[in-house]
Amino acid sequence: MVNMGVVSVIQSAVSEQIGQLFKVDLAPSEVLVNETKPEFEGDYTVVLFALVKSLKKNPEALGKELGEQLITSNPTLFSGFNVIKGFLNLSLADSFWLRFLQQSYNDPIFGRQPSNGQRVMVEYSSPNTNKPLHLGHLRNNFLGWSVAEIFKANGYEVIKTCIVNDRGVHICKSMLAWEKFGHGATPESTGIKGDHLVGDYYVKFENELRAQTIPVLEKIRAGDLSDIDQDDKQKLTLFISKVPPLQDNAAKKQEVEDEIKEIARNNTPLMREVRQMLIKWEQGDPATIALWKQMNSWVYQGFDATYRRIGSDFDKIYYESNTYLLGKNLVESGLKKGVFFQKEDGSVWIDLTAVGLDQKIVRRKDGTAVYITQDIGLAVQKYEEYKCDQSIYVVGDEQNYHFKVLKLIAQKLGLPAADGIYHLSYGMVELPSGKMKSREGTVVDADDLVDEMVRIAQEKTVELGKVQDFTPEELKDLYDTIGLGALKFFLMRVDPKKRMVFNPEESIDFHGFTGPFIQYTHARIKSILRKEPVDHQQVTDTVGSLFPLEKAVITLSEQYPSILAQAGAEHNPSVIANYIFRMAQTFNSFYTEHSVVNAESPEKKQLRLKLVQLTANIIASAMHLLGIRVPERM
RNA sequence: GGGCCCGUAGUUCAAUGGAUAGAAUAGAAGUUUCCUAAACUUUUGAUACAAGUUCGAUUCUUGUCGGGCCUACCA
Repeated sequence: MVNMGVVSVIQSAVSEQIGQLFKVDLAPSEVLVNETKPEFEGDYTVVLFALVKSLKKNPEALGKELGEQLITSNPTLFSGFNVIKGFLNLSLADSFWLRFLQQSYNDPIFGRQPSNGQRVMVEYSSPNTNKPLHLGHLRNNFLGWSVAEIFKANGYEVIKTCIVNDRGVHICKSMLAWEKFGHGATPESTGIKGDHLVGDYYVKFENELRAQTIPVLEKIRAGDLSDIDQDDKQKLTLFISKVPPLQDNAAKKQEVEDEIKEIARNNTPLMREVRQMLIKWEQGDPATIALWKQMNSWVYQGFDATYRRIGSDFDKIYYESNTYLLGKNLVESGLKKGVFFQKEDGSVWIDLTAVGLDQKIVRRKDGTAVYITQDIGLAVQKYEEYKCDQSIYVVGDEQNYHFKVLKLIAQKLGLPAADGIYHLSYGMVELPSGKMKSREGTVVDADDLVDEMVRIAQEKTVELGKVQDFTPEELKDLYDTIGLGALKFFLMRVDPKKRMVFNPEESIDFHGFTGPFIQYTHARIKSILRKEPVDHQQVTDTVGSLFPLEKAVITLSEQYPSILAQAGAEHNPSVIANYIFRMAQTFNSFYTEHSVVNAESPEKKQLRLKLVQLTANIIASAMHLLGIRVPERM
C-alpha cells in the first residue's frame, strides 16, 4: 500500500532495526504503532509485548536497546524516547513536523491519491416510485455519495448509479388509488410535489385495503374460506391449524396471525384489482402504460428536486422496467453448466446447502425471473457497459442474505463481475419510539426533515446576528449549508454497519459532535486568513520548539492521508467524520490558547498561518468527502 | 426450527488483543478589554451476566438473558 505516513515510516524503521539487532525478519506491518497516550511523553508508541517472546528479551531492555538504536540511525526523525513497561514511547523531532508542514500547507489536494487505473461502480439510492424519499433513503444517499467520493480520493474512477424500482405491484397501488379517488388531480392542480402526490394515493390505497381486509379476516375466522383463492386455501388452512397449539407463545402466535392477515389482504377485491392491473401493465395495455408513465413522471420531478437539494447525483440511471427481464438467458446457461437444477414443476433452483445456505429459486415455474435473477442479469449488463473492477451496492442490512446469495450465484456461474460484488450494508435508522413503519404513518419524510433543519439553521443564525451584511441569496445559501451539514454529519458520523437512532430533538443540535461545529471552525480560520496572508518563505528551526497544541494539530494533519485510505478500505465515511471532528476540536483548543495574528514572534506567526491554512484545507477536503459544504463566514 | 447481527456513562456514539475504556449531550462550576463564545477549561458518570483462552479481553470462544434482521414461486 502507498501510505508513507509517519506511522509506516516508524514501522519500517523498527522492522529494520529489529533485523539488524536480532537478525529476525519482522514485516513492517506487524509492528504495532499507536499514538502515545497524552499522560505519557512522546508522539507515537511501539508496543513491544508481541516481540518479547520471539526475541527472548524482557520488554524494558528490548525497549531501551531498540529506542537507542532508532535514535542513532534516524537522528532527523526521532528526538527522544522513554520506555514504560512494554511500551516504547518515541518523540519525533520538531524539525520533522516543520518539514511536513512546509511540504503540505499549500497542497490543495493533500491526502488524495493519484489515479490507480481502477474503476469502481457505486449503486445507491434506488428508490421505489410509489412514495417520496424518507429518512432511511437519506442515510443511503449520503453514504453512497460519500463512499463514491472517498473512492475518487483514493485514486479510483467512479461511476455512480441508481436502479429505480419503477414497476411492480407497489406503483400499481398508487395508480389504482389515483384512478379511483384522484378525480384527475395533478401536481399542478393541487400544488403538491409530484412524489408526495403519488405517495398520498399509496397511503389512500393502504387505508382502503386495511378497511377491506377486516371483513375478509372475519369470514376466515368464522371458518368460511369461500372467498379465498385456490392457491391460498391450503396455506391458510395450515396456518389456522397452527394457532391453537401456540396459545402460550405470544410471539410465535403473532407471527402466524400476521401470515393469516397477509393472506386476507391478498384476497380483498382491491388486491385482486391491483394484480389485474400489473398483468395489464406487463401485457403493455396502452391505458395502463400511459397512466404509469404519467404518475412516474410526477415522481421523477419530485425526486429531482430532492436530489438537487441534498446533492445526490448519478452518472447512469437504470430502470427496473428495462431490466426486470434480464437474467433469463443466464438461467439457461446455468442449467447447462449444472449450476442450477430443474424441479418437476419446471421451476429452476440453485442448491446452496453445501455452503450452509438453503435452496434458492432462480426462475418461477411460469418461466418468469425472480428478483435475484434480475439482479444477476443487471450485474452482467453493468459489467459489459463499464468493466468495473468493483461494484458496490449500498443497500440496507435486511438484504444481507440476498447479497450473499447473489455473489455466490455469480461466482458459481463464473461471471467476470462476480468477485467485484461488494454489499455495503447499512443499518436501519430508527426513531426513539422504535422502527419507522409506513403503514403506521411514523415515517420521517426527507423533504420535511431537510426543511426543518434549514429552518432551525436560519433561526439560530439570525439569533447570533453575525452575518447581517449578507445578501438574501448568501443567507439562503448559508442556511442550506448549515442545515444540510448538520443532517449529513449526524447520519454519517455513525459506522454504516450499525443501526442508529435518530432523535429529532438531538439531531438538530448544532453544538458538539456536529457538522456546524466543524463548519464554524473553518469559518474562524478563514477569518484569520482574510486578515493575514500566508508568507510562503520556508519555516526554519529558529521559530523555537513547538507548543503541545501546535504539535497536536500538526500531528493530526499528518494522519489525514492514512485516514482517507482507511475510510476507503472500510467503505466507511464515519472514519472521516470522527477524524475531522477530532481535528476541529484540537484546533479549537489551539485557537483559544495561541493567537495567530498576535503571535509572540513573526516566525511563530508565519508558522501558525501555515498550520491554520493546512487545517482549513483538510477540513474543507474532509467535509467535501462527506458531501458537506463549509462556509467562509457563519 | 435454522442462519446472521447487536447489547459500552441518563441519552447518542468511539475504541486494528495493549497503558487508568474515549467523545458528545444532559447535570455541576468557570472563561469575553485579545484572530467569530455555534468556542474553550474543570468536574460527576459506563463495557448486560457467567465461565474460558491470553502476560494482557469492550474486542476472541462457549453458555445465559435482552433486542434486531433474514429464512416468499414479494421486490
